[in-house]
Amino acid sequence: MTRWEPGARERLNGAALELYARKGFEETTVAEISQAAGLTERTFFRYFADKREVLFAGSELLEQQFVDGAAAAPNDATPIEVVRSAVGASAVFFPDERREYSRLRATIIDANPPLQERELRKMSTLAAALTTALRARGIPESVATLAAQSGVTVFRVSFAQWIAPGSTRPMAHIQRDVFAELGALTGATTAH
Amino acid sequence: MTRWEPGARERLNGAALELYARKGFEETTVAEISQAAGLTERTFFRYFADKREVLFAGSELLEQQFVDGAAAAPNDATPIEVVRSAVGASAVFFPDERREYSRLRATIIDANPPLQERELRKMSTLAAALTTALRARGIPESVATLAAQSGVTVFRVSFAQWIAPGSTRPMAHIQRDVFAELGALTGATTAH
DNA sequence: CTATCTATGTCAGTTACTGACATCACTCTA
DNA sequence: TAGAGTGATGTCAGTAACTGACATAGATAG
Repeated sequence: MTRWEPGARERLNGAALELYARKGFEETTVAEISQAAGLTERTFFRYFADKREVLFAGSELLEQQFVDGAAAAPNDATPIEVVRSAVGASAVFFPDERREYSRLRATIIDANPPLQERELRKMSTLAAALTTALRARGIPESVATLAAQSGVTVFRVSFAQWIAPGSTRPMAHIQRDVFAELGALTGATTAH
Repeated sequence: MTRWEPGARERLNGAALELYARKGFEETTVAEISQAAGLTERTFFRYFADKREVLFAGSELLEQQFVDGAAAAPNDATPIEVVRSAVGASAVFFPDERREYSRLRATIIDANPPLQERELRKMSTLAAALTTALRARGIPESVATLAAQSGVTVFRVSFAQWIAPGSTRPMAHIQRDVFAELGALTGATTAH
């Protein structure tokens, strides 16, 4: 009824998630999402750059958390230690309450290549931000890239385990184990 | 003139590359590409699933090379050794003659987020294939994923160095060095 | 020479996305 | 309290990516 009903963005977000889950991503039209939210197509595109972005809003916060976590590492930290600090900081975004929502979202994304592409891009952006943070500490380009990319990989593997069916362990614990596996991979001796 | 002129796919590929480079990806229309190749829009979409795919055809070959390389590793090879073998096998696809072409292609991709997304997806597919190959050797899921992902990262970092301005070193040499950096990252002691 | 097969063309339609402009509700100020 | 902003939304028209259905031209087989 009223124009001006607050929370337009949230309504669009909710309607999109519900429809993507129920009818599928491709089968859902932006017009449908907008209508379900009591808005027009044009308004949808004012809030979200495209049909995919509605599932990825808020990723800047995760990126900021990564960067802050990297900055929190001591000055004499090795590259991998900085990365560990960055990834570890992100764990606060994944409390147990969020697990179910994350599972639903992941189900939708896993079923749609276009959404996977967007997710990969977000991860790539994350890696780039972390690379920049590492470079600012004087770490050379290729090492910074490798370290940052490895960090994002640990993040992704950990996330996958966190939302795995039946999983109940907290994100921080999982991340610790995955970092250990990474170390073992190249035959590291530093147990930490 | 003649319908039936051979090499339709190649003409479309060439026309697309030329136009993307000259006018930009977004500014180029599929109709323009098709016309430049002496074909129709509909035919373009018969050869390529979408406007981006024209730049990524042939990536299955790279994937196959990775898988074959992994298979070529000795039975008692460690995960990282298998990965090294897989990545190393891909070097044959990047002889010096191909460097200029790769540079041009990379320039186009780097300037267009949609193309970056597609590239990331291809790399992701590559990683998945490598993960499967590792799992087939009895390597557990998370280790396989970490190793494969690390391998793809090494591949990407190496490729970036290979096409860097002024770079003339062969791909195989670069990959060797980048693998060494990866090892140093986590404080490995096994020098190769 | 006809039948068939395959690559291409034609056409109509859907939908994501954009720019330009109108309008509505709310706010501030004289 | 009327009237001038101001910001969020609506309306409308348009472009271009992509798809399905069907027509057609050229090659090939029998």
